[in-house]
Amino acid sequence: MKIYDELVARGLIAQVTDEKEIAELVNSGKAVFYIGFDPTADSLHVGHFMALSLMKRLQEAGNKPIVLIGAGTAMIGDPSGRTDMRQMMSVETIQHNSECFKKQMSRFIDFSEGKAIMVNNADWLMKLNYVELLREVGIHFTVNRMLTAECYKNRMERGLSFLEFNYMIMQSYDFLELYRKYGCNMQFGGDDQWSNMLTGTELIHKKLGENVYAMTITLLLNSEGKKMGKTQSGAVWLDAEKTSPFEFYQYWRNVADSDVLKCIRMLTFIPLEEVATMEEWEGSELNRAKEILAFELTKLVHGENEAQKAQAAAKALFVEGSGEDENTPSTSVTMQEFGEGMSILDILTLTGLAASKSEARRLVEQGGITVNGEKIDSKDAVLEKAAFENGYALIRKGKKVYHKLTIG
RNA sequence: GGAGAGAUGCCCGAGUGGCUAAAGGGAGCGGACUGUAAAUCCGUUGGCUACGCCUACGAUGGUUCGAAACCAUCUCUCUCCA
Repeated sequence: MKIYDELVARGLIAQVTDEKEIAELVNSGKAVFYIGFDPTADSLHVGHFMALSLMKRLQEAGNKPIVLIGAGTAMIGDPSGRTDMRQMMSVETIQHNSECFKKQMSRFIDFSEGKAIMVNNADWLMKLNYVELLREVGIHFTVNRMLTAECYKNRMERGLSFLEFNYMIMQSYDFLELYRKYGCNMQFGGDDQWSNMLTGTELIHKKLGENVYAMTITLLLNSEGKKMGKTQSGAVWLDAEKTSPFEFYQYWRNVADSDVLKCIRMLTFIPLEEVATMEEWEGSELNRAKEILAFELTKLVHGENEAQKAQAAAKALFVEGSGEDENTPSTSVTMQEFGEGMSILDILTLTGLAASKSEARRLVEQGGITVNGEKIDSKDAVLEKAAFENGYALIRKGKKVYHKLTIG
């Protein structure tokens, strides 16, 4: 199967400017394409991962990727798909985030011997002269057309600052710049980037009379239509410090039945023939697919070793029910602190399992706390030294959260 | 610059003098069911040295026995006009 067909089969392609041309360029390994990443946080997330995977797939097919770090565009802030304005970021933050991005990216993309290049649009955007830019680029944009762009639609009601309005122009300029410098003939990005990418191709066409192309990646939505890769507490990060490999694994292990196969197709590199056999699975059989998804992704992001550990930890918790594992979070108290015994409420707040004593009390009252497999049924319960026979006491909150307490 | 509207708990949103730690919904948390899923059902959701106390309805000050609510000033947001 040719690479382009594979991308289609995996459901990765959302919109293209010229399918025939793009398919041909990509299949023959002649594409020089870029994807921009604005350093808006100190770690990449799942959305970035999809873009990087796409890069990897195309790179393996012989195409040349350009990673664009958007330190310059981050100074402005992309209004696409947002209902409110982004908070302005300081130059220092952007700098720091850019470094974090760079570090994480080398894990996915091979930058050796000209196989891929990384550039930073701050290098040219920051030097721009306002009047010159207006005359060179601004002349090719009509405000009427810009205002009809999809990405501004939901901002027309709440207000769109002039600062953000210019984001599109900056991104288009990037494309032009990369075309001139590196012969970049294609831009890929998230589907919310479509308008910004289109205007880039138009700018190049108007300015230089050359045809370049744009293609967007399908947004990963779950069956309820919500963006995946988000939890209540925020994004699922690729940085192990921000989202531990275990949490990362668990996130994918717990996707809804209706989303597993889609995720496998879109996010992993498992051959489509193999995926086809999984499509037969139904009901609880899908748990196997979820395990595969979780394992594969954790492996891609954190490495095989971490993936093994995460899987082992999950099995220990849910299959064997022991809950004990070397990766279980733990807290240690000193002999003095512990004294003759410690109340369960103090332990819960100390370990962070409960944010306050009131919450701890509630948890106990509702039967959500277990110590060493025994349910705590009184909020006055006190843990004594006998509970530490194995060297630690294993506290469980709810069904899935475990914590070890040691004295020492 | 002119006219008007608004700011309530994690979010949305009711409340216009005491019955309000503040309706309802969403989200979260715990429980039941289960497949570490979804759906559903039940409970719960400011804190504490806890039948009481403290802190809270943008900020500050005031009126009152008593304020989220009334008044004044301030800050911010939005809408319309220029």
